[in-house]
Amino acid sequence: MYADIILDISHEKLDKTFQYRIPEEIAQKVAIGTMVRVPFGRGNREQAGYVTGLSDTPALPPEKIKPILSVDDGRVGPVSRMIELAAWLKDNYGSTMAQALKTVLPVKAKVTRRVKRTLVLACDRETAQTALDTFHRKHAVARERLLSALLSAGRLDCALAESKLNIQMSTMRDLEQMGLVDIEEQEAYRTGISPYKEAAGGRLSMNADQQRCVSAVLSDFDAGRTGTYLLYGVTGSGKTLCYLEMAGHMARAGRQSIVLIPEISLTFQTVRRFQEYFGERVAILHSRMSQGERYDTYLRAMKGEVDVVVGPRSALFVPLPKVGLIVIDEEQEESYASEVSPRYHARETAQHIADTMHASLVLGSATPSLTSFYRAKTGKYRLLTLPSRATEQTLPSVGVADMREELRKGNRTPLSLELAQKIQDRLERGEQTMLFLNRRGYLGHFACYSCGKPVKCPHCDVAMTLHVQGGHRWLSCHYCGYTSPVPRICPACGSPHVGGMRAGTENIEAQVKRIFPEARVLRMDADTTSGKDGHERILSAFANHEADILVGTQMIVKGHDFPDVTLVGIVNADLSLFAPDYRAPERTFDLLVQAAGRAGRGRRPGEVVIQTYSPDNYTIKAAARQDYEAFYAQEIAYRKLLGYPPVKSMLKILLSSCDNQRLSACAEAVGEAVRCSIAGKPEADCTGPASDVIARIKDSWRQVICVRSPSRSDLILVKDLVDARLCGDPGYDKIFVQYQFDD
DNA sequence: AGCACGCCGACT
DNA sequence: GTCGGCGTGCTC
Repeated sequence: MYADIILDISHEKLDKTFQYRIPEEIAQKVAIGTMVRVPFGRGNREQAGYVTGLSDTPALPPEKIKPILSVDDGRVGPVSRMIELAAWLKDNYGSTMAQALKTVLPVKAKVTRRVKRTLVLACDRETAQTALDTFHRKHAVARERLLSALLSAGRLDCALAESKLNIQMSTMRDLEQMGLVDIEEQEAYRTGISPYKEAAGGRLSMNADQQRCVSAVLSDFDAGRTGTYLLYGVTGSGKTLCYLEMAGHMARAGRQSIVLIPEISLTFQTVRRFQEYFGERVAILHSRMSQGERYDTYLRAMKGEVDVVVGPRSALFVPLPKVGLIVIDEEQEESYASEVSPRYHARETAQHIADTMHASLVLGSATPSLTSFYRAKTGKYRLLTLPSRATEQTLPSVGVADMREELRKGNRTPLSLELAQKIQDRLERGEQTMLFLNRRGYLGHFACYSCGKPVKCPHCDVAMTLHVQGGHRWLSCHYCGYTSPVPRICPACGSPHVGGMRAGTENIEAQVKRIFPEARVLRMDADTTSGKDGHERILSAFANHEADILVGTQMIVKGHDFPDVTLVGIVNADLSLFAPDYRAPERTFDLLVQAAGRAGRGRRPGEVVIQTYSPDNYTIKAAARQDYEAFYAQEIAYRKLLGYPPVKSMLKILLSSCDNQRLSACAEAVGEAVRCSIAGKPEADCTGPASDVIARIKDSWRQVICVRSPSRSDLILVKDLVDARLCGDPGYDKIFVQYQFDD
């Protein structure tokens, strides 16, 4: 048997695995994650490492493979846990072990040297003096220089000797070999994590609802029962306070907490509250952190200096010794799903960690994902509700503007008369307006201007997308590959006003400026925020009232409070509602509620106008009433009917290649293999291969195969089967595969 | 990272 | 011949 081992050295060039032979007598103790000692390099230096994989075939000439020396079978440390977690990610989401390890151990990159070495004399002065004379006679100037410096100073920093005395590391090793000096090694941690001020600690004052929810979780935990809880609470009901109290309780019990938040830069308020409560025992993780800072956080966590970690989904991989609680705030957020391989979901990964660590998992949201609410309803999660607002803030009033009506009235601007009138009011009163345009779903969106309906695939019931290539135009479904010619008239109402919807933020900005020449307009989208802190610049300019109207994509609706905003306009809700994805209504509902939440954060009540061509759609209607449960009831019925998650699990197999012909052949073969494997299961089905929504990215063609089954483990089997199929065939070597699981 | 090896130049 | 200084390349 052989083991793949990653060495416990921080350097890019060693950031890969090495194969070692497992001696029979320790084979029992070797598993993925085990810490071992191995000989490494020419001198067979003894080096610590971790087992990341096992195999029974040598990957290179067996005579080059050295044996493992011994197993460190002490208690399982946090790093072992992380390597086991990497293996879990690999098995459950489909990726290489290397990718999984990179996800879990991002510190294995360039890190400044952390070993401090000091030279000390290892012999008496006479021996040293004799040696010095010999060196002088033999004209060994480097050795002479080093030894005489050491004789006068007593001890010498190696780094100093290297730079000031111009002595090579090999010269020092030579003297060590001769028994003249000793080299003492010592870990040198970077200090200087600036501690936040004193921890406030102590008791928090909670209202009755908050107390009920917190004690439900904590009394279970204290009784040795851990579980998963959905904390369903309207905006402003004080979920963060609950998290603080729970994490505080865990800290007192000697357990650590992980708190995931969607976009750290935009939820500064949350971070601040944790810092105020936990002082320097909270670690904050964010995407703009340097390698060094990240590394320090990991070290602090491993040494038990941290009670709470706050950060994005990657905070799950901080090697805490004894996790007791994981919180996922705004659990419906898309940023909890990784978009690169392994495409893990923070919710499931947190569940796995919680299960293995005997920790509790708390999911918080005002508009839970359909998956989580479904699980709460079916008893898999325990539902905890915060029904009322902790602060006195009135809900904004929401109006729906029927854009079909506007067209009939001859209004061809993107703003309805109602919205335009309200903007005019705000301008006169010196208040601010946000115009929100969801550009996601813009690409290829094709619909009727009269009735608002997109053309849907007759097989999958998702909107078909418009493709334009070489003067040809056609509609296509990217789930099943069904194509149809572009209709001249709307198949639903017969109107000739059908076409691709064209509306970008730039266009809206121009139109708004034309309608309100006196208004100061700011635009925020991917183009205007390209700079280092483009986000912050625009948002703070708007917060400082340097503009009257802010036009932007979804990045303006998350987080940030603007007290002077009393009007929010959603320019075209249909763009996301009819995006070519079965989750489009769910996302739209969430976005509309969040966007509405931006209005009236101050004392003045807010107003919201949702513009749509489909005012009768249940998503729009429920969003206008801010009625989550009504939306849930409708949407889950629809998912049940069509067998979409969370009722069934779904696996998307994404194949890509520069060679389109080979790709097609491969996709057909994979589709065939998948269909074969699910043949005996009537509950399971497979669609595709079909072109992805974006059929080609950077000259790489993309095809998708969708598999659905009530059993998640069956889908993992399908994944393994496809992996085996692709890996064995040399004809498929230029084909890349990615897996994406939707619960 | 850590270490060995090989090459060139300087000096004995 | 011997040693120092420096660049290169490999580690299962």
